[in-house]
Amino acid sequence: MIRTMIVEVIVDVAAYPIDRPFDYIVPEAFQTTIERGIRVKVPFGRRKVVGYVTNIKNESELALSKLRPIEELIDIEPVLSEEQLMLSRWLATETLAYQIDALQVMLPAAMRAKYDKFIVVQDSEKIQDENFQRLLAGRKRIPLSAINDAGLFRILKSYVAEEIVTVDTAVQQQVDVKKVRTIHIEEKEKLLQVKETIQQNAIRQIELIDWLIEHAGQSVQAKQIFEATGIQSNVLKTMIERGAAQETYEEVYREPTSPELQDVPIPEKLTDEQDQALHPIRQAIMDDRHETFLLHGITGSGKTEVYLQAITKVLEKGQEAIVLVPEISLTPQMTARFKARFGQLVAVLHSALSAGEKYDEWRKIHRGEVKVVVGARSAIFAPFENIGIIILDEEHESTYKQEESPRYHARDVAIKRSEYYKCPVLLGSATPSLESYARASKDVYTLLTLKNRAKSQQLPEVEVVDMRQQLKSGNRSMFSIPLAEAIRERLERNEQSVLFLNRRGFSSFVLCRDCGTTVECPNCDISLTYHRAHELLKCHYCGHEERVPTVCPQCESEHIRFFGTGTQKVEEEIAKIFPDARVIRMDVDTTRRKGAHERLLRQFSEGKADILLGTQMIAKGLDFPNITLVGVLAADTTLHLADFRAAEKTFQLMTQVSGRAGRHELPGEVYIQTYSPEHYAIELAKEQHYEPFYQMEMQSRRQFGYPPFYFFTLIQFSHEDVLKVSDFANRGTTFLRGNLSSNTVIIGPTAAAISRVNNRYRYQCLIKYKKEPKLTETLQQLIRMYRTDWIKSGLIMTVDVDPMSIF
DNA sequence: AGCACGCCGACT
DNA sequence: GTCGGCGTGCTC
Repeated sequence: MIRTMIVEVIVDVAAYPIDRPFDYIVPEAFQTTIERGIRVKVPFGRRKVVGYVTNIKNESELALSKLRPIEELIDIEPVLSEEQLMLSRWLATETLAYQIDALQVMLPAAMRAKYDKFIVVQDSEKIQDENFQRLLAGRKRIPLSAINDAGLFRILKSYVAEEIVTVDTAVQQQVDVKKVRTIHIEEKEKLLQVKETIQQNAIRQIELIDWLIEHAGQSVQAKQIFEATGIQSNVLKTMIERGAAQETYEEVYREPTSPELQDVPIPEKLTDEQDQALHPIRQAIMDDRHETFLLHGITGSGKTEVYLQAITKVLEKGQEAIVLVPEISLTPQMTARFKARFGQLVAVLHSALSAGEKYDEWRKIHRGEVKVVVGARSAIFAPFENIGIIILDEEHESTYKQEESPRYHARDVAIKRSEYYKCPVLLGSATPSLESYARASKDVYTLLTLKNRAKSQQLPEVEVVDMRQQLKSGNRSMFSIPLAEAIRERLERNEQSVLFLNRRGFSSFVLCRDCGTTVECPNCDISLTYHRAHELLKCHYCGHEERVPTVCPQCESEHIRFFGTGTQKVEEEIAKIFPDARVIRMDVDTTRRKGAHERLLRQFSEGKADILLGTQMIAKGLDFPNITLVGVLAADTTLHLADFRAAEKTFQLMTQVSGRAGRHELPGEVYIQTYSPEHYAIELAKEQHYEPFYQMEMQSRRQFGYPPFYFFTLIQFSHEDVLKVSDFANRGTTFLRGNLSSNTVIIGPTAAAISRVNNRYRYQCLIKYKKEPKLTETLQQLIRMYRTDWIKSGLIMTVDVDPMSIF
């Protein structure tokens, strides 16, 4: 029976009026194959685009004559499951993103379509222009870009007008399945027959047939034959033509080479505490019950082992597990441990993988060839269909929030997915985010606690050094006397030290000592950062670069010099004080290259350096037995940021960093240098006293009406024209004031902390609320005004629900 | 977002 | 008189 079959398709066009399903007719040929979650190629206006089938039905609100047919199925099987389709709808609503963005974020980047334009000659007899003819060289279809390059655009246009030539958009997959040429060798008998037909003087052919006879009946890669025999491809070709073998192209996975750090001994006996924490998690797994656990375990308390054993349980049940880590390349030791435990069942989604490699890992997951995924934020969308547990390690990390559309938090997605699969979520941290701990306190989450280090090592001895005292007693170096002394001791004892410099303090800027001018970015409202390696000043916001000035651009004084402390400068100072110390520096400059991170860490673990000097990136995951000293050079730099999470971040960082020392037999020592030693974030981090810190910080959050007492939504406006941006910010804020409930606090519009970036002026407006039922609806209206009207005048507006910072 | 249609200024 | 500027409107 023939029936009209209609599908709803979300097309790959991110624009406001397009952000809804479009109906298409399914040609009969596709009717048995088409499913929800399949990608299709459809005509859209005058072009062809990729779309996602989100629904199948047999009638449309539109007249049938208005519908156009689907042109092609891109997939045979759905690339998105029913659950993922639902998840994408939820994601789009929650984060106020386009549905297409919410769909695409679930797939590897390589699956995003690329569009190429071609010109197609309809009537080659009518092409009169010689240059055009020469370019075509008899072809009927060439890339449009070739026309542009040859400067024949005008002629093309006239041909298009006369319909001699048409323009065609082609949808392209960025990467294909990698295929390897495989040779299936015939049986010996057949090969001997073939050998008879070879002429005596065809030495190469005889050589090859003899090799093939030795490997009769096998299937080998062509590459292996070439390597083993040294013969050329054409000889093999002849042999195939003579019937000695058959060739096929077989699908293979690209083998990403993962860093092999030292193996971690397999099963570990749990401590009583770990066992107690594991118990309720296992119970939830066995009961098929959704429950969110917050595992609060001090550094070195063995959270990872709890994860591993929970996953073991999940695998026994025949289910799958997702493990999120903040930044995969920073935790090679952790991933190595998962690989050691679960071997081939683990897929690791590195940020360093190529697009093709990521695609291959995605396919392994999709096909069910692996059962455990370890990866950063986007791995939360891993295409499993029977999830048994989702784990977020270091759940407080801000990298779990995506800073572009869709602006989702992996924790929220984890909970949403686990509700669907009726499985537990495990949030682990030594320093939980206030939000999560508050939820645990209110029994929204189940709190599990590990108070002791797993190998019952002592927590490191932490000393807070008051740098004001150092300054008073005449020490103007960036190393306090106690820290310098401690480093000296380690060098003598052949133990290792880690020196940590907060990222924000990493910038060093240029200041004129006569007039006080700092050299600022011409496009942004921020000082330029000095980069020693290329003797350049760079802007970290827009990428502007310039030469270091020799005189002050304001007063032409020569007394212009660098201020602030960068890793490079620290490295130089170490070289001065400890000329024999071997230093490995890890920062954005030294780890830019692929694999550099792992290489530097390996060198350090092999004892090829005495001091590891680095930024933020060395704060987590480092676990080497010989580290007995950790130094924080300037703890204040994160503390005084104009951010409501500044204290929380500082506490977390200090605790994380301290946790790097003395994790094994040797006891550890930590020095925290600061100008504000009395600050509770620093005082309490010293003893890893999370609970008192939580209480103090909650008090201050309540007082100022910050999260978790209030929810935030941040609206940012930017425009080249300072007057226009303030005007739109005003209009937007007024609209919100008029439409949100009276209990909701709306702050702004105010100029952003960095009031200009890339020559665009920035304003913002902050919405604070406890309960705001009209929020989504009101924001949608605001976005509609922006996208249908304001956007035309060059305004950029972004809406961030639950922002990580309110800069 | 693209892409085409359509209505007014500076050039062959 | 035409080329081309970008305002407006639509895409199943």
